Amino acid sequence: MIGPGTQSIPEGKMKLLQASLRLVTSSRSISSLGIRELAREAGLNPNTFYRHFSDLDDFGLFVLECIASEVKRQVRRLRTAAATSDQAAHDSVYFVYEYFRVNPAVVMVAVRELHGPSLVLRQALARQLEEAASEMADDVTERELVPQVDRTTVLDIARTVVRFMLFRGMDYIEYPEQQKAIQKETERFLRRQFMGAMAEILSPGLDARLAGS
Amino acid sequence: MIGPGTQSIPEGKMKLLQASLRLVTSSRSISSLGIRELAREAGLNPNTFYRHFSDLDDFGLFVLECIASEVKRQVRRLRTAAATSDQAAHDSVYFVYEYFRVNPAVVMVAVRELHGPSLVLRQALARQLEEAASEMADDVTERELVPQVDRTTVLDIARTVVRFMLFRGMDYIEYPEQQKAIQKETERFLRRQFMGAMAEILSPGLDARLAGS
DNA sequence: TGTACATCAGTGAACGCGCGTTCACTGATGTAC
DNA sequence: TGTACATCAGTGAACGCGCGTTCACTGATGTAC
Repeated sequence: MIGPGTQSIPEGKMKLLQASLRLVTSSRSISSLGIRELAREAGLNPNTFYRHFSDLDDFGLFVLECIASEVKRQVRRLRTAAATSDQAAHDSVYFVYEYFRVNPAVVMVAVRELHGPSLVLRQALARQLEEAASEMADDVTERELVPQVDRTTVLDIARTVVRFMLFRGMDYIEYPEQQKAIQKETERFLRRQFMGAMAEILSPGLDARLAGS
Repeated sequence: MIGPGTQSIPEGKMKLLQASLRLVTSSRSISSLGIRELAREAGLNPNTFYRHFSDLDDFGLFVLECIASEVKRQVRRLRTAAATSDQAAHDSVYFVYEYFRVNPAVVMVAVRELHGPSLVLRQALARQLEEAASEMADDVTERELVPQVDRTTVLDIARTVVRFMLFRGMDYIEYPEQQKAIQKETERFLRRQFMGAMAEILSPGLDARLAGS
């Protein structure tokens, strides 16, 4: 269940959070929700909203924070004991997408808000994605999955991968019949990025061939 | 100027189209515009909207169509005479991003609507992106820029590249100081995808090294 | 332990406003005879 | 060439409704003395 960490929060605040996740799942962005709509979905008086938040941006930041802490908690559980980087890629991709499938609201909120109308929320989300990419890069570096590639390049690739999976995650949720295909595509994508980066280092000769000479 | 092709269209309809592009540029999605808001921006009576469109989805489809035809017209002009695929990548990336910079509304509409609340518009946009990817794949194949890689893989990569550039296009517009960096990043991304694909074919040995053995 | 008071999370009624949509109308342009 | 009529693209006024927000109130919980 998504929600803030340790401190106990009022019932109404919790209800508003959950109501927003339900509404966002059925195709809306947080910034486009109405306060009355939200309260209605939560079964509360519209006024209760103002007991906890000053406006929708304020509320949106709260939702993002809750989601981010949830995702981090889950990712800490990932740490697969993969023998090869191919295996690690396969496992991680599967894990993340399955998490998305079970918690569709997470993906929806992120995708919708990342380029949504609210500047504040866009920036908050950009920060969280950067953090996610950084953690992925740490993981790859620490486990020496692609030892030849330097940290900067790994981070560069991680950023791209995070975005890639976020957007493909939408399709993963929306078109269940494509799930296997999206997993495979993502693995290929990952492999190509890292192999491409290695190729840059190891075999400059490929360059000439790529140039079509 | 963006607008439909040959047939002449009523003044009011044109004004509504242009008004929507202005509004979308300042951070809204078409689906979230109001009919009165649109008419106001266009300097028209709210009622005029109904003379041309039945509802916002209808209007959105019109806007998408206009934009798509505009983009196609521009892309036909691209056809660079590049000596190498590296050069072709560099030129194309530059051309597309510069086009985005001059016509920010194109990117805004696409990015916002691709995961927006309207199913109809999402599907229309998905179709247009698929078409763009297909044309890019044709271009790469015909000019034999990466002759070793088969058509399916090229299309696979093209799809990813189209999306990548679309989203980075937003940042390209929003953060002018990052333009050079985004161009370079995109070129690296492109190269890595194609080099990765070639590496899969040419040097299966890389695989073992990637596995970290 | 009791009492007085403050704070907190909730309700319900009311406000003014902007929205989508409809109706009746206007003037310009195209067209049949 | 005129004339009658239809269509088209626009206007303006009016409707009812849901919205965000505010005010005054309530009951439960925490806290100082």
